[in-house]
Amino acid sequence: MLIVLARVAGDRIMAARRTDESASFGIEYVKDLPSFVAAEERATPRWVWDDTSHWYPQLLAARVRVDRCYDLRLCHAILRNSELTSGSALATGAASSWDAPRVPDRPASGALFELEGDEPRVDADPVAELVLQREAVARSAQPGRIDRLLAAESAGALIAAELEYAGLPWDAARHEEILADLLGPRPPEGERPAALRELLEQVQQLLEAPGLNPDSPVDLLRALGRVGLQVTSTRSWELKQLKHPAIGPLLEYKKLARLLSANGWNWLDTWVRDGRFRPGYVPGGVVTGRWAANGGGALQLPRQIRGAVIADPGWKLVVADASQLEPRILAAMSGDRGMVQAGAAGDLYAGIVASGAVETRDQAKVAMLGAMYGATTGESGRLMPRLERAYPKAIALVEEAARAGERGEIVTTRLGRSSPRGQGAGYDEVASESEVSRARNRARAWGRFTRNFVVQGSAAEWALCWMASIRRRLHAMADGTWLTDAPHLVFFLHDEIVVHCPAELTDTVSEQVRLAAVEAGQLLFGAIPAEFPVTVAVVDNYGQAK
DNA sequence: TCCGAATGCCAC
DNA sequence: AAACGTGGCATTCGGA
Repeated sequence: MLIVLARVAGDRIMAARRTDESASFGIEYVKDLPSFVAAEERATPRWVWDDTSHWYPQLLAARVRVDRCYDLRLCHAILRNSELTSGSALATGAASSWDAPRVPDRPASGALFELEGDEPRVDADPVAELVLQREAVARSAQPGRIDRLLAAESAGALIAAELEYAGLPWDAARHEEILADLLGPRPPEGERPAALRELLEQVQQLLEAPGLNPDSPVDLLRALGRVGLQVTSTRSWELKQLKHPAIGPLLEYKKLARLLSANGWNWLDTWVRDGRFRPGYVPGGVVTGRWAANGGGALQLPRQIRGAVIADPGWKLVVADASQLEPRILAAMSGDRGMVQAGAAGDLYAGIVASGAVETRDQAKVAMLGAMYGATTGESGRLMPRLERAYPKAIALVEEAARAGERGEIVTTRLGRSSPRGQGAGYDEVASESEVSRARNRARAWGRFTRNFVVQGSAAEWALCWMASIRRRLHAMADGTWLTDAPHLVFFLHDEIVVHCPAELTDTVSEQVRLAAVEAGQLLFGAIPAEFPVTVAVVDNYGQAK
Protein backbone atom coordinates (compact mmCIF):
# COMPACT_ATOMS: atom_id res chain seq x y z
CA MET A 1 0.00 0.00 0.00
CA LEU A 2 1.06 3.53 -0.80
CA ILE A 3 -0.04 6.65 1.02
CA VAL A 4 0.92 9.93 -0.58
CA LEU A 5 0.98 12.93 1.74
CA ALA A 6 0.74 16.50 0.51
CA ARG A 7 0.04 19.95 1.81
CA VAL A 8 -2.84 21.49 -0.10
CA ALA A 9 -4.52 24.88 -0.13
CA GLY A 10 -5.73 26.13 3.21
CA ASP A 11 -2.77 24.52 4.97
CA ARG A 12 -4.52 21.17 4.98
CA ILE A 13 -2.85 17.81 4.62
CA MET A 14 -4.15 15.42 2.03
CA ALA A 15 -3.54 11.69 2.03
CA ALA A 16 -3.97 9.78 -1.22
CA ARG A 17 -4.13 6.06 -0.63
CA ARG A 18 -3.68 3.30 -3.16
CA THR A 19 -3.94 -0.30 -2.07
CA ASP A 20 -2.45 -1.88 -5.18
CA GLU A 21 -0.97 -0.98 -8.54
CA SER A 22 -4.22 -1.28 -10.47
CA ALA A 23 -6.40 0.61 -8.01
CA SER A 24 -6.97 4.34 -8.14
CA PHE A 25 -6.10 6.74 -5.36
CA GLY A 26 -8.60 7.39 -2.61
CA ILE A 27 -8.35 10.83 -1.10
CA GLU A 28 -8.85 11.86 2.49
CA TYR A 29 -7.83 14.80 4.64
CA VAL A 30 -5.71 14.45 7.72
CA LYS A 31 -6.50 16.27 10.95
CA ASP A 32 -3.62 15.21 13.14
CA LEU A 33 -0.63 14.05 11.17
CA PRO A 34 1.28 12.09 13.83
CA SER A 35 -1.73 10.12 15.00
CA PHE A 36 -2.82 9.45 11.43
CA VAL A 37 0.61 8.14 10.49
CA ALA A 38 0.93 6.13 13.69
CA ALA A 39 -2.42 4.45 13.05
CA GLU A 40 -1.75 3.70 9.39
CA GLU A 41 1.79 2.54 10.03
CA ARG A 42 0.45 -0.72 11.53
CA ALA A 43 -0.14 -1.86 7.95
CA THR A 44 3.41 -0.71 7.00
CA PRO A 45 2.48 1.32 3.93
CA ARG A 46 5.12 3.07 1.88
CA TRP A 47 4.76 6.76 2.68
CA VAL A 48 5.25 8.97 -0.32
CA TRP A 49 6.11 12.61 0.19
CA ASP A 50 7.93 15.43 -1.51
CA ASP A 51 10.82 15.61 0.88
CA THR A 52 11.51 13.45 3.91
CA SER A 53 13.21 16.30 5.74
CA HIS A 54 9.93 18.25 5.59
CA TRP A 55 7.77 15.48 7.04
CA TYR A 56 9.69 13.03 9.13
CA PRO A 57 11.28 15.22 11.83
CA GLN A 58 7.87 16.29 13.17
CA LEU A 59 6.75 12.68 13.23
CA LEU A 60 9.83 11.60 15.14
CA ALA A 61 9.33 14.47 17.55
CA ALA A 62 5.90 12.95 18.23
CA ARG A 63 7.56 9.53 18.64
CA VAL A 64 6.18 8.15 15.41
CA ARG A 65 8.55 6.01 13.35
CA VAL A 66 7.84 4.85 9.83
CA ASP A 67 9.21 1.77 8.17
CA ARG A 68 9.33 2.76 4.53
CA CYS A 69 9.05 5.86 2.44
CA TYR A 70 9.52 7.14 -1.06
CA ASP A 71 11.22 10.53 -1.26
CA LEU A 72 9.99 12.11 -4.47
CA ARG A 73 12.59 14.86 -4.63
CA LEU A 74 15.56 12.53 -4.17
CA CYS A 75 14.13 9.94 -6.56
CA HIS A 76 13.32 12.59 -9.13
CA ALA A 77 16.94 13.73 -9.16
CA ILE A 78 18.12 10.18 -9.82
CA LEU A 79 15.54 9.36 -12.49
CA ARG A 80 15.82 12.65 -14.30
CA ASN A 81 19.51 12.08 -14.86
CA SER A 82 19.91 8.33 -15.05
CA GLU A 83 21.07 6.67 -18.22
CA LEU A 84 18.67 3.83 -17.35
CA THR A 85 15.60 6.06 -17.61
CA SER A 86 16.86 8.51 -20.22
CA GLY A 87 13.98 8.01 -22.66
CA SER A 88 11.23 8.54 -20.09
CA ALA A 89 8.79 11.43 -20.07
CA LEU A 90 10.21 12.37 -16.69
CA ALA A 91 13.69 12.75 -18.13
CA THR A 92 12.78 14.43 -21.40
CA GLY A 93 10.11 16.84 -20.13
CA ALA A 94 10.70 20.45 -19.17
CA ALA A 95 12.33 21.15 -15.83
CA SER A 96 9.81 21.53 -13.02
CA SER A 97 9.76 22.48 -9.38
CA TRP A 98 10.98 18.95 -8.67
CA ASP A 99 14.30 19.96 -10.18
CA ALA A 100 14.70 22.91 -7.84
CA PRO A 101 17.44 22.66 -5.26
CA ARG A 102 16.55 21.31 -1.86
CA VAL A 103 14.84 23.86 0.36
CA PRO A 104 15.88 23.66 3.98
CA ASP A 105 12.90 23.32 6.27
CA ARG A 106 11.69 26.63 7.60
CA PRO A 107 12.29 27.02 11.33
CA ALA A 108 9.08 26.99 13.39
CA SER A 109 9.31 30.73 13.93
CA GLY A 110 12.13 32.79 12.63
CA ALA A 111 11.98 36.51 12.14
CA LEU A 112 14.52 36.21 9.36
CA PHE A 113 12.15 34.16 7.27
CA GLU A 114 8.92 36.09 7.86
CA LEU A 115 9.90 38.57 5.18
CA GLU A 116 10.11 35.90 2.55
CA GLY A 117 6.33 35.55 2.46
CA ASP A 118 4.82 33.24 4.98
CA GLU A 119 1.84 31.88 3.08
CA PRO A 120 1.49 28.17 3.73
CA ARG A 121 3.49 26.02 1.38
CA VAL A 122 1.46 24.14 -1.22
CA ASP A 123 3.22 21.12 -2.65
CA ALA A 124 3.46 20.44 -6.36
CA ASP A 125 1.15 17.54 -7.19
CA PRO A 126 2.96 14.53 -5.73
CA VAL A 127 0.57 11.98 -7.17
CA ALA A 128 1.23 13.14 -10.71
CA GLU A 129 4.95 13.12 -10.01
CA LEU A 130 4.79 9.64 -8.52
CA VAL A 131 2.98 8.34 -11.60
CA LEU A 132 5.64 9.86 -13.86
CA GLN A 133 8.41 8.33 -11.78
CA ARG A 134 6.87 4.85 -11.69
CA GLU A 135 6.40 5.00 -15.42
CA ALA A 136 10.06 5.91 -15.90
CA VAL A 137 11.11 2.93 -13.79
CA ALA A 138 8.75 0.53 -15.51
CA ARG A 139 10.12 1.44 -18.94
CA SER A 140 13.72 1.21 -17.83
CA ALA A 141 15.95 -1.51 -19.21
CA GLN A 142 16.96 -2.25 -15.62
CA PRO A 143 13.89 -1.63 -13.47
CA GLY A 144 15.19 -3.85 -10.69
CA ARG A 145 18.39 -1.95 -10.21
CA ILE A 146 16.90 1.48 -10.36
CA ASP A 147 14.08 0.52 -8.00
CA ARG A 148 16.61 -0.78 -5.53
CA LEU A 149 18.48 2.50 -5.74
CA LEU A 150 15.29 4.53 -5.17
CA ALA A 151 14.38 2.41 -2.15
CA ALA A 152 17.89 2.73 -0.72
CA GLU A 153 18.00 6.48 -1.32
CA SER A 154 14.63 6.90 0.40
CA ALA A 155 15.66 4.71 3.32
CA GLY A 156 18.73 6.92 3.61
CA ALA A 157 16.49 9.95 3.96
CA LEU A 158 14.65 8.28 6.84
CA ILE A 159 17.94 7.36 8.46
CA ALA A 160 19.29 10.90 8.16
CA ALA A 161 16.22 12.24 9.99
CA GLU A 162 16.58 9.56 12.66
CA LEU A 163 20.29 10.32 13.11
CA GLU A 164 19.45 13.97 13.67
CA TYR A 165 16.64 13.04 16.03
CA ALA A 166 18.79 10.68 18.10
CA GLY A 167 21.98 12.72 17.98
CA LEU A 168 25.49 11.44 18.58
CA PRO A 169 26.21 10.97 22.32
CA TRP A 170 28.62 13.74 23.18
CA ASP A 171 30.31 14.37 26.50
CA ALA A 172 30.82 18.12 26.60
CA ALA A 173 32.91 17.87 29.78
CA ARG A 174 35.30 15.42 28.13
CA HIS A 175 35.49 17.67 25.10
CA GLU A 176 36.37 20.61 27.38
CA GLU A 177 39.11 18.51 28.99
CA ILE A 178 40.61 17.75 25.60
CA LEU A 179 40.54 21.45 24.72
CA ALA A 180 42.02 22.45 28.07
CA ASP A 181 44.82 19.87 27.77
CA LEU A 182 45.84 21.07 24.33
CA LEU A 183 44.95 24.76 24.35
CA GLY A 184 44.73 25.80 27.98
CA PRO A 185 41.71 27.17 29.79
CA ARG A 186 38.89 28.72 27.82
CA PRO A 187 39.92 32.31 27.02
CA PRO A 188 37.62 35.33 27.02
CA GLU A 189 35.79 35.95 23.75
CA GLY A 190 38.13 37.16 21.02
CA GLU A 191 41.36 36.19 22.78
CA ARG A 192 43.74 33.38 21.89
CA PRO A 193 44.04 30.52 24.38
CA ALA A 194 47.30 30.35 26.37
CA ALA A 195 48.95 27.59 24.31
CA LEU A 196 48.37 29.51 21.10
CA ARG A 197 49.60 32.77 22.65
CA GLU A 198 52.87 31.17 23.71
CA LEU A 199 53.44 29.54 20.34
CA LEU A 200 52.62 32.79 18.60
CA GLU A 201 55.22 34.68 20.65
CA GLN A 202 57.89 32.09 19.83
CA VAL A 203 57.09 32.22 16.14
CA GLN A 204 57.09 36.00 16.11
CA GLN A 205 60.46 36.14 17.89
CA LEU A 206 62.11 33.45 15.79
CA LEU A 207 60.94 35.08 12.58
CA GLU A 208 61.65 38.58 13.93
CA ALA A 209 58.13 39.56 12.96
CA PRO A 210 56.45 41.12 16.00
CA GLY A 211 53.08 41.82 14.41
CA LEU A 212 52.83 38.56 12.49
CA ASN A 213 49.43 36.91 12.19
CA PRO A 214 50.10 33.28 11.23
CA ASP A 215 46.43 32.88 10.32
CA SER A 216 47.06 35.15 7.36
CA PRO A 217 48.81 33.22 4.58
CA VAL A 218 49.96 36.46 2.92
CA ASP A 219 51.43 37.84 6.12
CA LEU A 220 53.10 34.53 6.96
CA LEU A 221 54.56 34.06 3.50
CA ARG A 222 56.12 37.53 3.70
CA ALA A 223 57.61 36.84 7.12
CA LEU A 224 59.09 33.53 5.96
CA GLY A 225 60.53 35.23 2.90
CA ARG A 226 62.26 37.86 5.06
CA VAL A 227 64.27 35.17 6.86
CA GLY A 228 65.17 33.54 3.56
CA LEU A 229 62.66 30.70 3.54
CA GLN A 230 61.47 30.26 -0.03
CA VAL A 231 58.03 28.66 -0.19
CA THR A 232 55.15 29.12 -2.58
CA SER A 233 52.46 28.43 0.00
CA THR A 234 52.03 28.06 3.73
CA ARG A 235 50.61 24.53 3.64
CA SER A 236 51.89 22.39 6.48
CA TRP A 237 53.40 19.70 4.29
CA GLU A 238 55.40 22.34 2.47
CA LEU A 239 56.55 24.03 5.66
CA LYS A 240 57.68 20.64 6.95
CA GLN A 241 60.38 20.59 4.27
CA LEU A 242 61.99 23.71 5.69
CA LYS A 243 64.81 23.86 8.22
CA HIS A 244 64.38 26.78 10.57
CA PRO A 245 63.79 27.01 14.33
CA ALA A 246 60.45 28.77 13.77
CA ILE A 247 58.95 25.92 11.76
CA GLY A 248 58.36 23.58 14.71
CA PRO A 249 56.32 26.02 16.78
CA LEU A 250 54.62 27.32 13.64
CA LEU A 251 53.35 23.87 12.66
CA GLU A 252 52.22 23.31 16.23
CA TYR A 253 50.41 26.64 16.14
CA LYS A 254 48.62 25.73 12.92
CA LYS A 255 47.52 22.38 14.30
CA LEU A 256 46.08 23.88 17.47
CA ALA A 257 44.57 26.87 15.67
CA ARG A 258 42.70 24.42 13.46
CA LEU A 259 41.34 22.55 16.47
CA LEU A 260 40.25 25.83 18.04
CA SER A 261 38.47 27.20 15.01
CA ALA A 262 36.90 23.95 13.79
CA ASN A 263 36.00 22.13 17.01
CA GLY A 264 36.77 24.49 19.85
CA TRP A 265 34.50 26.04 22.45
CA ASN A 266 32.42 27.89 19.86
CA TRP A 267 31.67 24.66 18.07
CA LEU A 268 30.77 22.98 21.33
CA ASP A 269 28.39 25.81 22.27
CA THR A 270 26.77 25.76 18.86
CA TRP A 271 26.39 22.07 18.12
CA VAL A 272 26.20 20.14 21.36
CA ARG A 273 23.03 20.25 23.48
CA ASP A 274 21.88 17.94 26.25
CA GLY A 275 24.67 15.47 25.66
CA ARG A 276 24.06 15.08 21.94
CA PHE A 277 25.76 16.37 18.80
CA ARG A 278 23.09 16.99 16.16
CA PRO A 279 24.67 17.81 12.82
CA GLY A 280 22.85 18.26 9.56
CA TYR A 281 23.03 15.44 7.03
CA VAL A 282 22.14 15.87 3.37
CA PRO A 283 21.32 12.53 1.75
CA GLY A 284 22.19 12.55 -1.93
CA GLY A 285 23.98 15.86 -1.41
CA VAL A 286 27.10 14.84 -3.34
CA VAL A 287 26.98 14.22 -7.12
CA THR A 288 28.20 10.68 -6.60
CA GLY A 289 25.34 9.90 -4.24
CA ARG A 290 27.34 10.23 -1.08
CA TRP A 291 25.77 12.22 1.70
CA ALA A 292 26.88 15.77 2.32
CA ALA A 293 26.75 17.65 5.61
CA ASN A 294 25.43 21.06 6.42
CA GLY A 295 26.15 22.44 9.81
CA GLY A 296 28.36 20.92 12.45
CA GLY A 297 30.73 19.29 10.02
CA ALA A 298 29.53 15.75 10.72
CA LEU A 299 31.57 14.28 7.91
CA GLN A 300 34.87 15.71 9.09
CA LEU A 301 34.84 14.87 12.77
CA PRO A 302 38.57 14.95 13.62
CA ARG A 303 40.10 11.93 15.34
CA GLN A 304 41.50 14.38 17.89
CA ILE A 305 38.11 14.83 19.56
CA ARG A 306 36.40 11.50 18.94
CA GLY A 307 37.13 10.64 22.55
CA ALA A 308 34.29 12.98 23.50
CA VAL A 309 31.80 10.67 21.78
CA ILE A 310 30.88 8.58 24.82
CA ALA A 311 28.10 6.03 25.19
CA ASP A 312 25.46 6.59 27.88
CA PRO A 313 25.95 4.69 31.16
CA GLY A 314 25.18 1.03 30.60
CA TRP A 315 25.40 1.52 26.85
CA LYS A 316 28.18 0.94 24.30
CA LEU A 317 29.09 2.14 20.87
CA VAL A 318 29.27 -0.47 18.16
CA VAL A 319 31.57 1.06 15.55
CA ALA A 320 31.70 -0.72 12.21
CA ASP A 321 33.49 0.14 9.03
CA ALA A 322 33.61 -1.62 5.70
CA SER A 323 37.20 -2.63 5.00
CA GLN A 324 38.66 -1.36 1.72
CA LEU A 325 35.16 -0.74 0.45
CA GLU A 326 35.94 1.06 -2.81
CA PRO A 327 38.47 -1.40 -4.22
CA ARG A 328 36.14 -4.25 -3.33
CA ILE A 329 33.30 -2.49 -5.11
CA LEU A 330 35.54 -2.12 -8.14
CA ALA A 331 36.47 -5.80 -8.02
CA ALA A 332 32.85 -6.92 -7.83
CA MET A 333 31.58 -4.46 -10.42
CA SER A 334 34.19 -5.37 -12.97
CA GLY A 335 33.87 -9.07 -12.26
CA ASP A 336 37.64 -9.24 -11.90
CA ARG A 337 38.04 -12.72 -10.43
CA GLY A 338 41.64 -12.13 -9.44
CA MET A 339 40.83 -9.04 -7.44
CA VAL A 340 37.75 -10.63 -5.88
CA GLN A 341 40.02 -13.54 -4.94
CA ALA A 342 42.61 -11.16 -3.47
CA GLY A 343 39.92 -9.83 -1.13
CA ALA A 344 38.56 -13.20 -0.13
CA ALA A 345 40.94 -13.84 2.75
CA GLY A 346 40.24 -10.57 4.58
CA ASP A 347 42.80 -7.92 3.80
CA LEU A 348 42.46 -7.00 0.13
CA TYR A 349 45.80 -5.21 0.02
CA ALA A 350 47.59 -8.17 1.58
CA GLY A 351 45.87 -10.33 -1.03
CA ILE A 352 47.24 -8.13 -3.80
CA VAL A 353 50.74 -8.54 -2.36
CA ALA A 354 50.22 -12.30 -2.07
CA SER A 355 49.28 -12.43 -5.75
CA GLY A 356 52.72 -11.04 -6.55
CA ALA A 357 51.49 -7.88 -8.28
CA VAL A 358 53.40 -5.61 -5.89
CA GLU A 359 55.87 -6.07 -3.04
CA THR A 360 54.33 -4.32 -0.05
CA ARG A 361 50.92 -3.60 1.42
CA ASP A 362 51.60 0.12 1.17
CA GLN A 363 52.31 -0.24 -2.53
CA ALA A 364 49.09 -2.17 -3.00
CA LYS A 365 47.12 0.56 -1.28
CA VAL A 366 48.77 3.44 -3.10
CA ALA A 367 48.38 1.71 -6.43
CA MET A 368 44.69 0.95 -5.87
CA LEU A 369 43.93 4.48 -4.75
CA GLY A 370 45.83 5.79 -7.75
CA ALA A 371 43.80 3.59 -10.07
CA MET A 372 40.56 4.90 -8.65
CA TYR A 373 41.61 8.56 -8.54
CA GLY A 374 43.51 8.65 -11.80
CA ALA A 375 47.06 9.18 -10.56
CA THR A 376 49.60 9.48 -13.34
CA THR A 377 52.79 10.43 -11.53
CA GLY A 378 54.72 9.39 -8.45
CA GLU A 379 54.85 5.92 -7.00
CA SER A 380 51.20 5.34 -7.70
CA GLY A 381 51.61 6.12 -11.39
CA ARG A 382 54.66 3.87 -11.64
CA LEU A 383 52.80 0.92 -10.12
CA MET A 384 49.83 1.17 -12.49
CA PRO A 385 51.19 -1.07 -15.28
CA ARG A 386 51.81 -3.87 -12.79
CA LEU A 387 48.35 -3.51 -11.33
CA GLU A 388 46.89 -3.55 -14.81
CA ARG A 389 48.70 -6.75 -15.70
CA ALA A 390 47.50 -8.48 -12.55
CA TYR A 391 43.91 -7.18 -12.62
CA PRO A 392 43.04 -6.33 -16.19
CA LYS A 393 39.27 -6.27 -15.82
CA ALA A 394 39.25 -4.04 -12.75
CA ILE A 395 41.63 -1.55 -14.29
CA ALA A 396 39.78 -1.64 -17.60
CA LEU A 397 36.59 -0.58 -15.84
CA VAL A 398 38.08 2.59 -14.39
CA GLU A 399 40.05 3.32 -17.54
CA GLU A 400 36.91 3.08 -19.65
CA ALA A 401 35.05 5.33 -17.23
CA ALA A 402 37.87 7.87 -17.57
CA ARG A 403 37.89 7.70 -21.38
CA ALA A 404 34.10 8.10 -21.48
CA GLY A 405 34.36 11.22 -19.36
CA GLU A 406 37.10 12.62 -21.56
CA ARG A 407 34.81 12.14 -24.56
CA GLY A 408 32.06 14.01 -22.76
CA GLU A 409 29.92 10.92 -22.17
CA ILE A 410 28.13 10.05 -18.96
CA VAL A 411 28.91 7.08 -16.75
CA THR A 412 26.63 5.14 -14.42
CA THR A 413 26.96 3.40 -11.07
CA ARG A 414 26.01 -0.18 -10.32
CA LEU A 415 22.41 0.63 -9.41
CA GLY A 416 21.92 3.37 -11.98
CA ARG A 417 22.97 6.80 -10.78
CA SER A 418 24.51 8.66 -13.70
CA SER A 419 27.15 11.33 -13.71
CA PRO A 420 26.08 14.85 -14.63
CA ARG A 421 26.28 15.76 -18.29
CA GLY A 422 29.72 17.07 -18.47
CA GLN A 423 32.13 19.41 -19.67
CA GLY A 424 32.39 18.63 -23.34
CA ALA A 425 35.86 17.75 -24.42
CA GLY A 426 35.59 19.70 -27.64
CA TYR A 427 37.62 22.68 -28.78
CA ASP A 428 37.63 24.23 -32.14
CA GLU A 429 40.11 23.77 -34.88
CA VAL A 430 41.34 27.30 -34.93
CA ALA A 431 41.94 27.30 -31.21
CA SER A 432 45.33 28.49 -30.07
CA GLU A 433 47.82 26.08 -28.60
CA SER A 434 47.08 27.20 -25.08
CA GLU A 435 43.33 26.86 -25.63
CA VAL A 436 43.84 23.33 -26.89
CA SER A 437 45.96 22.41 -23.94
CA ARG A 438 43.50 23.96 -21.52
CA ALA A 439 40.67 22.01 -23.15
CA ARG A 440 42.71 18.83 -22.95
CA ASN A 441 43.41 19.40 -19.28
CA ARG A 442 39.74 20.02 -18.65
CA ALA A 443 38.84 16.81 -20.45
CA ARG A 444 41.39 14.86 -18.42
CA ALA A 445 40.14 16.34 -15.18
CA TRP A 446 36.58 15.38 -16.12
CA GLY A 447 37.86 11.90 -16.92
CA ARG A 448 39.29 11.62 -13.43
CA PHE A 449 35.92 12.65 -12.10
CA THR A 450 33.97 10.04 -14.09
CA ARG A 451 36.62 7.42 -13.28
CA ASN A 452 36.08 8.03 -9.60
CA PHE A 453 32.33 8.51 -9.96
CA VAL A 454 31.54 4.91 -10.85
CA VAL A 455 33.47 3.57 -7.87
CA GLN A 456 32.61 6.18 -5.26
CA GLY A 457 28.97 6.23 -6.37
CA SER A 458 28.59 2.46 -6.32
CA ALA A 459 30.27 2.33 -2.91
CA ALA A 460 27.77 4.92 -1.70
CA GLU A 461 24.97 2.63 -2.93
CA TRP A 462 26.45 -0.29 -1.06
CA ALA A 463 26.66 1.84 2.08
CA LEU A 464 23.02 2.91 1.76
CA CYS A 465 21.89 -0.71 1.37
CA TRP A 466 24.06 -1.71 4.31
CA MET A 467 22.68 0.99 6.53
CA ALA A 468 19.08 0.36 5.47
CA SER A 469 19.53 -3.29 6.33
CA ILE A 470 21.05 -2.42 9.70
CA ARG A 471 18.12 -0.11 10.39
CA ARG A 472 15.61 -2.84 9.57
CA ARG A 473 17.44 -5.40 11.71
CA LEU A 474 17.74 -3.05 14.68
CA HIS A 475 14.04 -2.28 14.45
CA ALA A 476 13.20 -5.96 14.43
CA MET A 477 15.32 -6.41 17.58
CA ALA A 478 13.64 -3.47 19.31
CA ASP A 479 10.34 -5.33 19.60
CA GLY A 480 8.22 -2.24 19.96
CA THR A 481 10.65 -0.26 22.07
CA TRP A 482 11.00 3.35 20.95
CA LEU A 483 13.90 4.14 18.57
CA THR A 484 16.31 5.68 21.05
CA ASP A 485 15.48 3.26 23.87
CA ALA A 486 16.75 0.36 21.77
CA PRO A 487 19.95 -0.06 19.72
CA HIS A 488 19.93 2.71 17.11
CA LEU A 489 22.18 4.29 14.52
CA VAL A 490 23.87 7.49 15.69
CA PHE A 491 26.52 8.19 13.07
CA PHE A 492 27.34 7.55 9.43
CA LEU A 493 30.49 8.43 7.54
CA HIS A 494 30.60 7.06 3.98
CA ASP A 495 31.72 3.53 4.88
CA GLU A 496 31.39 3.55 8.63
CA ILE A 497 28.46 3.47 11.04
CA VAL A 498 28.06 3.80 14.82
CA VAL A 499 25.25 2.12 16.73
CA HIS A 500 24.41 3.27 20.27
CA CYS A 501 23.55 0.08 22.05
CA PRO A 502 22.70 -1.29 25.52
CA ALA A 503 25.80 -3.16 26.73
CA GLU A 504 24.07 -6.55 26.85
CA LEU A 505 23.09 -6.37 23.17
CA THR A 506 26.45 -5.60 21.58
CA ASP A 507 27.06 -9.16 20.40
CA THR A 508 23.73 -9.40 18.66
CA VAL A 509 24.12 -5.96 17.13
CA SER A 510 27.64 -6.73 15.88
CA GLU A 511 26.33 -9.87 14.24
CA GLN A 512 23.45 -8.03 12.58
CA VAL A 513 25.85 -5.38 11.27
CA ARG A 514 27.94 -8.11 9.63
CA LEU A 515 24.89 -9.85 8.19
CA ALA A 516 23.71 -6.54 6.80
CA ALA A 517 27.01 -6.17 4.95
CA VAL A 518 26.52 -9.56 3.32
CA GLU A 519 23.00 -8.56 2.38
CA ALA A 520 24.22 -5.29 0.86
CA GLY A 521 26.70 -7.19 -1.30
CA GLN A 522 23.91 -9.42 -2.58
CA LEU A 523 21.62 -6.49 -3.26
CA LEU A 524 24.23 -4.89 -5.49
CA PHE A 525 25.96 -7.86 -7.05
CA GLY A 526 23.67 -10.85 -6.68
CA ALA A 527 25.55 -14.10 -6.78
CA ILE A 528 29.03 -12.69 -7.44
CA PRO A 529 31.06 -14.10 -4.55
CA ALA A 530 32.60 -10.78 -3.54
CA GLU A 531 33.27 -10.32 0.16
CA PHE A 532 32.49 -7.14 2.06
CA PRO A 533 34.01 -7.71 5.47
CA VAL A 534 33.37 -5.18 8.20
CA THR A 535 35.60 -4.34 11.13
CA VAL A 536 33.52 -4.08 14.28
CA ALA A 537 34.68 -2.52 17.54
CA VAL A 538 32.62 -2.38 20.72
CA VAL A 539 33.81 0.62 22.70
CA ASP A 540 32.81 3.14 25.35
CA ASN A 541 34.07 6.05 23.30
CA TYR A 542 34.59 6.60 19.61
CA GLY A 543 38.24 7.47 20.15
CA GLN A 544 38.93 3.84 21.05
CA ALA A 545 37.82 2.56 17.66
CA LYS A 546 40.62 2.07 15.12
C1' DT B 1 29.79 46.93 5.27
C1' DC B 2 28.74 42.95 2.77
C1' DC B 3 29.99 39.15 -0.20
C1' DG B 4 32.62 35.98 -3.01
C1' DA B 5 37.13 34.07 -4.01
C1' DA B 6 41.19 32.14 -2.24
C1' DT B 7 43.56 29.48 1.21
C1' DG B 8 44.23 25.66 4.14
C1' DC B 9 42.90 21.46 6.64
C1' DC B 10 39.61 18.05 8.28
C1' DA B 11 36.95 13.61 6.85
C1' DC B 12 36.27 9.50 3.54
C1' DA C 1 56.55 13.14 -1.93
C1' DA C 2 52.90 16.31 -2.84
C1' DA C 3 49.29 15.06 -7.26
C1' DC C 4 45.16 12.17 -7.63
C1' DG C 5 38.60 11.78 -6.46
C1' DT C 6 34.28 13.70 -3.28
C1' DG C 7 33.04 17.17 0.17
C1' DG C 8 32.48 21.27 4.68
C1' DC C 9 34.02 24.94 7.11
C1' DA C 10 36.75 28.90 9.26
C1' DT C 11 39.49 32.61 8.13
C1' DT C 12 41.53 36.28 5.39
C1' DC C 13 41.34 39.62 1.81
C1' DG C 14 39.98 42.57 -1.84
C1' DG C 15 36.35 44.57 -4.60
C1' DA C 16 31.58 46.41 -4.91
